[in-house]
Amino acid sequence: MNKEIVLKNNLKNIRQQVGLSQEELAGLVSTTRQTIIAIEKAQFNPSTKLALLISLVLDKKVEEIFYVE
Amino acid sequence: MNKEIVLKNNLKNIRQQVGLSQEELAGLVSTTRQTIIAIEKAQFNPSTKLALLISLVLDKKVEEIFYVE
DNA sequence: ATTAAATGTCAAGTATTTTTTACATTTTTT
DNA sequence: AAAAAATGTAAAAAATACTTGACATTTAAT
Repeated sequence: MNKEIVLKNNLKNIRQQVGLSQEELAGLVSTTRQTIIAIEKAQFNPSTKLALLISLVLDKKVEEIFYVE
Repeated sequence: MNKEIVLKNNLKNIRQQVGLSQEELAGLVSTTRQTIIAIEKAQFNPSTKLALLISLVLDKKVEEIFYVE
């Protein structure tokens, strides 16, 4: 896939605004804390399913959390 | 990840409404026709980056194309 | 009816995400 | 200050996305 375009996100900010810990969020979307950390930290490109679940839990549009640059 | 929740999509319909072939869409998002076919056919869980690019090209929200059930 | 374009299938290999485990550091609570 | 909770780092294995190539079938165009 296009290597020049990088996926970024505002997950850390939004998660904290909502008042969830990484572990709580991980639990709510049935993934691990590691995966949440990887998304927040690294320029990591999670699956669409995971992005959708996160957006549902945080009550945001996918585009409000994830964007390409 | 949660195996009970499956990612589905309306890509085939939306792509045809917009009037793009699989190959054209693939080119526009810098992927291969195989990947487009896999998304349309199989219950395939593409990356968030790819989902976002597709949604940009088709001028739809990610949620209009992809959803979980 | 023939040709061309679009779609579908298969398989193998590569790249990346996700899980699991374990420990270190920082921040918050008491 | 001590304990508890939250966050960070690392690394290996497992699972899955993505690529490449080649061919079959269906649909649209001439």
